[in-house]
Amino acid sequence: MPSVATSLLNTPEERLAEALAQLNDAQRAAVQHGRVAVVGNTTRDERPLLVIAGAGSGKTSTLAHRVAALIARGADPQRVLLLTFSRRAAQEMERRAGQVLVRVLGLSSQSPPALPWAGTFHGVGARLLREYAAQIGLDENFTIHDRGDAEDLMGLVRNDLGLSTSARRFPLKGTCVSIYSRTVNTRAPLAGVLKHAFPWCADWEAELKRLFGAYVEAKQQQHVLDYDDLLLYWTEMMAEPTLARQVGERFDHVLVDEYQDTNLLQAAILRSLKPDGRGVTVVGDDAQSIYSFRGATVRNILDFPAHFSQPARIVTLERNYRSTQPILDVSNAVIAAAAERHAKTLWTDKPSAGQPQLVLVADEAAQATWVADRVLAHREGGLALKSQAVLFRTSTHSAALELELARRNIPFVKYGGLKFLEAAHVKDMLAVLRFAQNPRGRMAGFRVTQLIPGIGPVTSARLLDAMDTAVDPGAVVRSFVPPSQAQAEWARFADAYAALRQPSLSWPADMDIVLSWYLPHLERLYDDSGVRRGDVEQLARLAAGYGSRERFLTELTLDPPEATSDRPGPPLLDEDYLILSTIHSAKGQEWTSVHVLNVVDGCIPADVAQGAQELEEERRLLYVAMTRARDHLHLLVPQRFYVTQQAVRGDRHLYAGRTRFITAADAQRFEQQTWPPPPPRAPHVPPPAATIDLLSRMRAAWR
DNA sequence: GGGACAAGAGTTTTT
DNA sequence: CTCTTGTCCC
Repeated sequence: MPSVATSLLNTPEERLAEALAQLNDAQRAAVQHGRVAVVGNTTRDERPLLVIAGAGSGKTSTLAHRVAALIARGADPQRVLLLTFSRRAAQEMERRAGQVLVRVLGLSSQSPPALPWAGTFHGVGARLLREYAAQIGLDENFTIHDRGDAEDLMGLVRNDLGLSTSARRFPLKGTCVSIYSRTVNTRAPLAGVLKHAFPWCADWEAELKRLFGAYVEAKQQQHVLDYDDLLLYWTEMMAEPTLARQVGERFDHVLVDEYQDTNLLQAAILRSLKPDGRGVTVVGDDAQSIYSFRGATVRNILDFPAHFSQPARIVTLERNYRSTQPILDVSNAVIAAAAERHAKTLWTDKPSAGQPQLVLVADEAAQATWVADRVLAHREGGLALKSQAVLFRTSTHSAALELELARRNIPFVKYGGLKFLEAAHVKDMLAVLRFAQNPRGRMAGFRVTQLIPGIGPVTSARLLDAMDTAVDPGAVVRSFVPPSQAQAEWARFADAYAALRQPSLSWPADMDIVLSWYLPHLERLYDDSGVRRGDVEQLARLAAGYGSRERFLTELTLDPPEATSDRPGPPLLDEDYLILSTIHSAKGQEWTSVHVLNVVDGCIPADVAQGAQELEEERRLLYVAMTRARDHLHLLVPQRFYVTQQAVRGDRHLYAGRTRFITAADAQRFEQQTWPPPPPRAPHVPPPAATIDLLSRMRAAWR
C-alpha cells in the first residue's frame, strides 16, 4: 500500500522514516549515524562509523539506505565518494540508493540522482590522477597496464638487464610482478616480502631491486601506470598537504564497502582524505577477508576504531536475512575457530529447509555426476539454474564438472577463469587503440607493429626508439622506413594510425578504423579466425557504450567483462544458466542453492597455503563459500582427486580427507551422505570420518 | 631479421 | 599439459 502511505506522509523526512522502519535497529543506527538530533542536545556525532556487517546481514541495503538518507537530507551527490570492491558493486549501490530516493523524494523513477563518484579505488584513483596530472608531473593521456601488460614489460626489462640468461634461473616475469606488486601494496621492504612470501627468490634480492628500479623508469618513460600505481600515485599525491586538502574538500562523505579487503595504501588514502574521520563510513566483515594475496590486510578493519583523530563508532549487524539457521550453525562453527576477529554470531529466524549436506564422493568424476544430478533435481523442484551456484577454490577445480555439464546440455557461465581481455586477438585490438591514445606506450606499440609481416622485435624497437626522442611521435610512424617486404602493409598501418590520431575523430568511429585495419591480419594469423572475429566484433559493439576512447580503455582494463569462451558467446539475458564461480569471485553474492567442490585438505586449504595467517585466510574462504547459500548448501568431499601442473612428480591422483576446518564434531551437524553408496560387503573400508590425513601430516613435519 | 623447433620448468585467488 | 626460453636455420 505504498500509494496510501505516500499520500499520507507529506514530508521527505516522514517518508524517509517510513523507509527506515523496514530496517532492523542496528541497520537503522548505521543509517542514521551522525544525523542532527531533533530534540534536546543537538550536538552532532561526528565520529567515523565502522559497520561490522556479517554475511547476509543486509549490508548492501544498509549502505544504500545510508547514502539515500544523506542525500535526502541535503548532501550533494557530487560530493559523495563511494568506494566499492568492484564496479558492479558500485552500480548496484547506486541503483539501490536511487530506489530509496525515488520513494523518499517523490521523484519520477527515471531521475534518481547519479553518484558520479561511485567506483573502485582503482577507478576513482585513475580519474583523480588524470585530473591532477599536470600538478604531479603525469601525462594526462597515460594508459593503464593490466596484469598481462605489466608482465610483458617486466619481461622486457628483465631481458634488457640480462637477467634471463644467468646461470641460475631468475624468477619468471610473472613471479617478478607478483613480488613487485606485493611490495608496493604492503608498503614493506623487499627483503621482508621475499623472506615471508617468496622465500625461494630470496637470493635474488639485489637483482630484483635493480629490476624494479628499471621497471619503474620504463613505465614513467612510456607514460603508463599499472594497477598498483593507481593506488601508489594516489597515496603519494595525498602525502602533499595542499593537494590532500584540495581533494579531501571535494567530498563531504566518504563511504567504503568491503573494507576488510583493502590494503595499507587504501587505508592511507582514506586517512589522508579525512584525517579526523568526519564523514567517513566503512563497512565490512573481518570474517570475510580473503584478499591478502593482493596485499589486503585484515588489520585495516580490526584497527579502524583507532585510525583517526577521534575514535570510531562501531555498529554490528548480526541478524542474517539470507540463510537458514542450520546453514548458519555450520558456518559459525567454521569461523568460530578463527584466531582474531570482531566477535559476532549470526542468527536468523528464517525457517529451515533441512540440513546442509556433507557428501562423500569417490572422485572428481563422481563429484561432477552428483552435482549435475542435484542441480537438475533442484530445477525439477522449481529452482531456476540461475539461483544455483557451484563454487570452488581454484578455477581448474571445475574442469570435470564443466565436461559433465556440457555433456548433459546444462548451460552455465563461469566467473573467474580465462578472461576476455586475455585473448590474443582482443589484446591486439586494444593495443592499437592504446598506441593511438598514448604513442609512448611501448608495450602497445611493440605488439601492434609486430602484427605486420616482415616486422619483428628489432624493427619494432627501432621505430619505438625513434618515437621516444621525437617531439611529434605520431609523425615518426608516417616517415618510418620499414624493411622492404613490409612496405605495403606499413603504408596501410600508417594511414590507420594517422586517422586514429586525428583530433576531430569522434568515438566510437575509432573502432571502425581499427577493425578494417586489423581484420585482414586476424584472418592471416589464426586458423580459427571465425570465432575470434565474433569476439572482435563484440568488442566493437561494447565500445559504443563508452563516452570516449580514454574512458573505454581505462574502464575496460579496470573492470574487464567476464569470460569469453569456446561456446557461442554470452548467454542471452532471459536464458537460464547455472553459475560456476571461484569463491573469490562469489564475494557479495548469494544463491538459493550452493555446491562447494573439493572441500578437502589440499584444495581448501590449498596445499600452497602454509603459514598460520594463510591458513586463517583459507578458513575464511570456506566461510565465505558456505554463507553464500540461502536454503541449500552441499559440500562435496571427493576422496581422491587429480592434481595437475605438479613440478616434481607430474600429474597424479592424491588421496585426501575432509577439510581440517570442519571437525568431526561439526560434521555431525550435516546430513552426511556417501555416493556412490558403499558396496554392502566391504566392512574393512574405514568410514570417512576416520580417514587419516597422512598427507598433511607429512607436510606438517616440515613446518 | 624472422620463424620454426626443442627443451625445461612449473605456487591459487584478482583490481 | 602449457608456457617460456633458447637455438638453429632460412
